[in-house]
Amino acid sequence: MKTHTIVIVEDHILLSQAIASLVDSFKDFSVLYTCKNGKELLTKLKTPNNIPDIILMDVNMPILNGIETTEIIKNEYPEIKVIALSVEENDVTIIKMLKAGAKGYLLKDVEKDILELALIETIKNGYYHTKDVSNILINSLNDDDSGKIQLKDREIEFIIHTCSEMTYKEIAEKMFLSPKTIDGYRDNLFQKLNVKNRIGLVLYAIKNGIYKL
Amino acid sequence: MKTHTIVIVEDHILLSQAIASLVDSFKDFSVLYTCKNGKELLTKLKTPNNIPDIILMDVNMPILNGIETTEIIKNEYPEIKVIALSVEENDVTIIKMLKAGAKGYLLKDVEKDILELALIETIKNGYYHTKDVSNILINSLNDDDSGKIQLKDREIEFIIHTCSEMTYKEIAEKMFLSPKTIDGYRDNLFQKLNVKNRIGLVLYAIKNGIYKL
DNA sequence: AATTTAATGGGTGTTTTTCCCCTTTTTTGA
DNA sequence: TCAAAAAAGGGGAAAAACACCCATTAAATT
Repeated sequence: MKTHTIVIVEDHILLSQAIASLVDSFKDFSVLYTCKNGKELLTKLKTPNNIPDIILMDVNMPILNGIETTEIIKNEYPEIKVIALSVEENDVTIIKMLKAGAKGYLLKDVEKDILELALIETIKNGYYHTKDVSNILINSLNDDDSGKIQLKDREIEFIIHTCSEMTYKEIAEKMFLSPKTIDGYRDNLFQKLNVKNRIGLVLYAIKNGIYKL
Repeated sequence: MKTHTIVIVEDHILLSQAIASLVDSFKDFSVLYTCKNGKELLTKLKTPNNIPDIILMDVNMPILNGIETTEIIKNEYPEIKVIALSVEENDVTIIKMLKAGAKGYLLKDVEKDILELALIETIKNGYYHTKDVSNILINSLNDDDSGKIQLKDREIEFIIHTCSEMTYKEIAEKMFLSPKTIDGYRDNLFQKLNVKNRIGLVLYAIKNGIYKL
């Protein structure tokens, strides 16, 4: 049986190397190389013979994150299968990643045997999902506010400023809008996101990666 | 040369196993066993022949976190050397961990060679520190609000409620205190933590693990 | 061309938050 | 045990946040 090649994209070097060591210990898989972020990966892929069978991709990375990178891979290298690897159990993130074209989504607290199984199944069937992730997906489909909340750029900008300990007056100045418009943004978002006050906005923003700590 | 034994304490199983695979590939080290949290570790340590030379300890874990666990290890098994392993670059966390008795603090984005070096040096000298962490420590010593911020239980309770989208009136009722006392808590904390408003409290709480999303 | 929808902003009021200065009670430590 | 410090509570006022109303304009739909 031939050996399949894996590329690992993960910004924490130690984890990257640790997972590489693990993958290399699997019977039919070997690590081709590792990258620290999406940008580095795209550069490497341009070189011939650098195309792996599977990419293990972290979701949260600087420079070019897993979602954006996967999107690009799907379009430019559709034959490569991407498996997301993340601590994020967040519904929205998982859905985004799968929409972007990931063939699987592994939470970082799975066993190594599951990782090996995921690699094997992905080679064989083209995809693999754990029960955990499947359940999250099913729940989120029944859930009102999972996929469909779509914030506008201007609203996101407003939220980020709110998270930065600014008053609405200050935000209005920064965004070149009347305080009254900001009032409207706030009222709107409170309703749309179902929160009670600014704190709720901040929590939402952090949970959904809109505002980074 | 004899082989030194390592125990890994890390809640994300895959990472735990991946790091184990890495450590086992080092010349003079082998993994004795792995644990998912501090509680599990303390149970295992009670069995004879389960005492490792070094414990690689994650800082953020459920049940019994790295700081508390390290504190206990220091008192009960002072001969075991604990090296903290974390993504947290947060000054306060690092200082807490070192105060608790950790002999080293590795950020999760170090190279595997550094991990091996840290293990070797810790066996040889009893401690190891990367330049990164040393710099953070030096900076934090010159910094006013690094190590000395010590929140009282009641203050932490107040902050958690603030993070829960409650008004101060509601918090006062919940904590059986006068709204005016809550006023005092707030004023105090704003000054102590150097924030401008409730949002600042929320950010501080999330950054420092006081409030979990 | 007519209608809807989205973005902007105004008016007016209530509630909450924030700030500053103060007293009383309880706890702590020397 | 006595003084100091910390915790709890208070008054009053200004600022900010929140709620709900509605008007205008521009853009998108139909």
